[in-house]
Amino acid sequence: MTSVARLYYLDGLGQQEIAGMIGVSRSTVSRFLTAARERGIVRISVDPYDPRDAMLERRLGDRFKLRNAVVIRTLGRTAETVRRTVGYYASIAVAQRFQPGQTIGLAGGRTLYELIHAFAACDPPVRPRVVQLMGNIGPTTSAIDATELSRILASRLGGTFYTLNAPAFASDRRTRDVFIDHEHLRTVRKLFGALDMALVGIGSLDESAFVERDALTAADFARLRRAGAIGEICGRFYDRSGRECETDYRDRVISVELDELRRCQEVVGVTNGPRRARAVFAALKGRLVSSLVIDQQGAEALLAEGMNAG
Amino acid sequence: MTSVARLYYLDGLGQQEIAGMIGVSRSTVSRFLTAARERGIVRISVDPYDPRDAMLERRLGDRFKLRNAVVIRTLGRTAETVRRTVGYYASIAVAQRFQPGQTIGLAGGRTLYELIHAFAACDPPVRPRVVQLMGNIGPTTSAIDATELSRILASRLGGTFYTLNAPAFASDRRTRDVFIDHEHLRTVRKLFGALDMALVGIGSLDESAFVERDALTAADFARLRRAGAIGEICGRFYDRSGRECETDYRDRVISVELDELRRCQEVVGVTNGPRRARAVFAALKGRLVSSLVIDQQGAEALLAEGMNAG
DNA sequence: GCATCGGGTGAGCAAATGTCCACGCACAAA
DNA sequence: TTTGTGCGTGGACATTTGCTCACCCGATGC
Repeated sequence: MTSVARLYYLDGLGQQEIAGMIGVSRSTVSRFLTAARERGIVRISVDPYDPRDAMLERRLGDRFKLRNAVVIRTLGRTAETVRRTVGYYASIAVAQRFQPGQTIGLAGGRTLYELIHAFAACDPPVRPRVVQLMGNIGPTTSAIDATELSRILASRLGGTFYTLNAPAFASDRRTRDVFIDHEHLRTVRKLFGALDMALVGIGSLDESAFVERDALTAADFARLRRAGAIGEICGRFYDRSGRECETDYRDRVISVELDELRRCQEVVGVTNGPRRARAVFAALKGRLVSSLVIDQQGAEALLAEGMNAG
Repeated sequence: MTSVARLYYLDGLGQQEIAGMIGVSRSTVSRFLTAARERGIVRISVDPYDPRDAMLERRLGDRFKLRNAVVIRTLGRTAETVRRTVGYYASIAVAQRFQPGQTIGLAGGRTLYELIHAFAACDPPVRPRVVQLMGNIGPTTSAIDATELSRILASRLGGTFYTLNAPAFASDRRTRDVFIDHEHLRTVRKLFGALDMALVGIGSLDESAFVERDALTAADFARLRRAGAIGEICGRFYDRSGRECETDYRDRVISVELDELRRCQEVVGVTNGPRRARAVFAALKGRLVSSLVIDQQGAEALLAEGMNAG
């Protein structure tokens, strides 16, 4: 077996050639190689690479009094590739903070999608209660909706999934109340007050999944802007101080309340990209999130924002 | 680049996934990985494995007063796989003994075929004179004929190829003489006396490439057997003491003479398999070869033969 | 003696991989 | 500005590789 491994990895022969040399099928050679790697006969080492920028993490943590800051170095240039990289590496950092039996709230969003999908099945499983923090944005469930993400997270970690059987917005306040009074939702909303940790995305008004999916009417949008909205968490819009904007829209949302998040001991804001710096800054100012997962460029932009805004 | 290498080798991601994470094509990722291996960012180590059996080499060397003994451990069970393995590993040992500008004689045979084909192009090239030691067995040149092997060896080592433009046997002595008197052959035959090294196969009467390719008539075969032939080198048959068998056949062969081999300072016999033990033993006894390349089982059988024959 | 079970093996397939080629871009020279 | 040169990149192809399935062989139990 050692011989096979050397022929393959050091001499650069193909599996076919090796199979011919020792008189077995190529399949068997492939199996030998797998076994050799598992048994440590073959050792592959790569120069160390730290995907996290410790210095930026310290600066962010100090500047914004964060419980925990995770800054991921990114190689990609497009938003898509940055999200992937952040999700991949951040999942490791986030997974480390999970404790067995915790109640974890989870929102939706593209970056969270990447993060959740990068989770490997834990061993031993953490078995958390995973609570969906906001309703579905559209009638067609998308892979980045809180429902899907919560379901997957619970499944990966061997936990229980508490779904919020409702749309993210109702047409008016009355309808909203009917929804949230339903027994199912009451049960789940009770958990909103008992979260050990929450993972939420941070959206800006400019590039929001809500806008992209036509969840907001033009009128809603204009009103929110007039009310000073610059950021969004769990479908709730807030202004530059992190205060929720007072429009009628506020009473139609079905999701965790921002005050509930404020009371949660660890709310992890997951975001990326320099263009969301103002939204993130406001969320931090309003103590909406207590920890941050962000990409390098986003972190730099956020610190710059902090300089400008004092 | 380090990041890419870690994702691939340690995290086990596919090249496609990595490409998606950093926003380049899969081709580029493949190139990164190649570069990372070349630059030593990725290091692959495998437990040491010595394909040569040093103990058997020492025993063979002592018992038969060999200049050099190479015993290759083999995993395969069939003759074919044993030849491949012996050829592959022995090529390294043989290559180490080449000196620049040497004159090297080369016979044909299946094991030599594997050995020659395992040679990598040397750097710097040894540039030897490669002399074909025997004519072609059949009218159709086979890949294992001395012609082909010599041509390839010369090409790999950047040397000159001296071909023996003749069949391995003539129909009678007169014809043979006509052949070997040709100017081409005289030139090459002169080199037979000036060999620095010769690589020859050792065949047995039972399993000889000559018999398999119908080069010998049944009558020839019977006469040789009566004359005590048990082994063959370069188309010349010898008895249990390593003396060339005296049949008319002897005068029809076109190849290096056994006495010419005896005068060469290093004749490497390349063989494999336990069934040729008697032939090899006789060759050693008659000092036809001074070094040996053999597989482990063959070596053990040879030592056992030595016990029996004293 | 015969049937059944488990470990190991090879054929075949789908996916992953390496490599060639052509294109585009940047930089230098005319 | 245009032309030429060279590097880096992505697309496409052929090959290589991992994996599933069915099979065979030996061992065990009835």
